Amino acid sequence: MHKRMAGATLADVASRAGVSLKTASRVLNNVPVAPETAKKVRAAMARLDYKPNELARGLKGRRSAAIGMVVPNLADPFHAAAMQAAQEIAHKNKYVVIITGSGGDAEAERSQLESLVGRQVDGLILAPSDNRINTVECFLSANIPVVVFDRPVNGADTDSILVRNRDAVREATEHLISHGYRRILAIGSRTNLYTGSERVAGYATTMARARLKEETLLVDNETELTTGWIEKALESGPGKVDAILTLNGTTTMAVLRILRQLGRTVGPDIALISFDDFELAEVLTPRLTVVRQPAAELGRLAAERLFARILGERTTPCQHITLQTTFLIRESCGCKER
Amino acid sequence: MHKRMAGATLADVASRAGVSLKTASRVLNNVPVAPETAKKVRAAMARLDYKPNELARGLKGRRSAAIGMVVPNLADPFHAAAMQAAQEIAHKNKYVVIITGSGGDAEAERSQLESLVGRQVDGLILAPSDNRINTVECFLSANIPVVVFDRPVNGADTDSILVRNRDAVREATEHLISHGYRRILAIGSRTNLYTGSERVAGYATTMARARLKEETLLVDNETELTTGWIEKALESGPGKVDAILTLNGTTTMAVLRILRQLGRTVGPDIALISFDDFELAEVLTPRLTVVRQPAAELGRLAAERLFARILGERTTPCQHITLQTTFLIRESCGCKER
DNA sequence: CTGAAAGCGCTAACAA
DNA sequence: TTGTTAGCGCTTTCAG
Repeated sequence: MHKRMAGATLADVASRAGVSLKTASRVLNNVPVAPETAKKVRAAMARLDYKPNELARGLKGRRSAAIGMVVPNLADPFHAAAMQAAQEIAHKNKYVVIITGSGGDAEAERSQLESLVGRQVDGLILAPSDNRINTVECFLSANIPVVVFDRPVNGADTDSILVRNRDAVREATEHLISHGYRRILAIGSRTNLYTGSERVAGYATTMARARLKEETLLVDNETELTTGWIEKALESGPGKVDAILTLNGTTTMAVLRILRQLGRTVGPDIALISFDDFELAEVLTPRLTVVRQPAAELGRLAAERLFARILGERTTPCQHITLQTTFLIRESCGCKER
Repeated sequence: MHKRMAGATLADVASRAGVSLKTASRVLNNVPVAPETAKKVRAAMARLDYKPNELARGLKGRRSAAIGMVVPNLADPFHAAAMQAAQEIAHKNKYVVIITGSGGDAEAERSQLESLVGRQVDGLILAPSDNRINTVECFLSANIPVVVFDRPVNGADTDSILVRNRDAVREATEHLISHGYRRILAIGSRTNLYTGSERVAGYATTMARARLKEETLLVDNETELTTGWIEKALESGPGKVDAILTLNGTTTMAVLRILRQLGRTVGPDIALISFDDFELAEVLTPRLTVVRQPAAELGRLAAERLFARILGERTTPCQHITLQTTFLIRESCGCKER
């Protein structure tokens, strides 16, 4: 492999400034030093275009000034927003973020986490694909702080930042019921272990309390949401389905597309509420009523919590923060245009 | 700061296996070794739950098995898709990716790039916020491979993966003209230096060739796209504006929202073509005609190019790949529903 | 307040 | 094939 150009080292700086290595190191780390000396050292650094080698620093100091962030899919707007927010906090703390997308695969996730431990990351923000503890075990046993968001990890005592999935869906379901809809179909994916089951639970209990029959269409993978399936679900049983509650953004997309293919019109024809908001949601006709998750807020809080731990607070009991969602009533639920 | 649990080192493994450090190192690096010895070493590794310290490896080998990726905004769907794709390639090569969002700020970008050099990244994928060469100088002078995508860096000889912005906009403009529209307003942001100017150029030359008056509304920042501005632009001059061409995704969002506020209906009232596609674009009424960029493909190719360089091919002349966009004719341009 | 020396965990010359 | 000996660039005892 090609040999990389050398780049000045701290030793170069020291000799250039006529001081010892240690003194140069002090200056680099803002440790008190005679002002005169400091100036000389800084001058030398500038002249040599010195850039500290973070790898070497980390090796000795057993810290890498990097955190890991693992999410199922970088391209998903929810995770992307969380990443952007977390990254900003990290940057403020002079940390970088190593990001990996697990693709929702528990095995991939595990191997990525191990690789991050090997890179000596100082902390981890994780949106778990797998809710079993053994995925984060390598972090816990290495005593590296972990904050999970979106979903918890069973039995792992880590900080967590979640949203009130169940309450949010309850509210949406009640809203639909209050409009007089009786056959309300919930569509989602069961692969999202925790979030999926919480949302389904919110729907189911609300329907039960209203003595309405619960009808759910849960798929393992969004690609299973085909026109045929949806059509069959809509046509089935006595009477017709009044309303649909989609349990996550991807499902909303799929349902919207399929409904259009089927020639059904959201609004007059069938009501719809989506878990997850989109930028275009209020440009659709009718404007989409949604449950909005505070994605950026989740990322921000997760990062803040993590840095609180990294920067000293190692032993405090774990915090479990649950954020409110926002129920944005627009039109697709049956409410009329303002 | 809390002292982290030790974690087995290669030396531990070696003594546990009764071999020398170097032999253990050989096994770790898959260098030929007596099968018998290898087995013992591997057993020791497993027993001690050994995880190589990548920092130490990198320090010696002047490679970090990490690449940097810098984009303006992680939350932007275009960049998010590129990241996801690039990350997959990196992962295949057993590399991790350190991601930073520059926020479109040239100064932030510069400091982030320097920090990446200090972390000894083995390569960089960059969607430049700043088209001046000095942003990537620190990489070039350190002889670290760089691939830019979406926008080039002036005067820097790096591999680049771009799209045919100009041709794409020309095609869209011609399409609008062929529908008989005469007053076609182009809206975009001038801050996206290269992409912005290419797209405007594609529009302008096409309009000129058709002997039509070019009208552009270019803002520095999307927040400037207020209802008032758009309204004024639409009302101005003799006759009315027939069609709008939005020059990037953010602008499309803003324009769509504003149009709705103004009570104007895309389609019958005014035609619209968007540069950049959205998932919901074909659920809108009318379905949005768009220029789609191959975002994931850009990320994938950028990463592949980068690894080609990292893994040996250091001196080949730079490649400049330009990808085609896809013109998706739906309805908002005036074409009628199938 | 400063300097010399000893590593961090690993790889890479060289020997053996 | 294997082991020995140096470092990579930095931080950090421990003296001066």
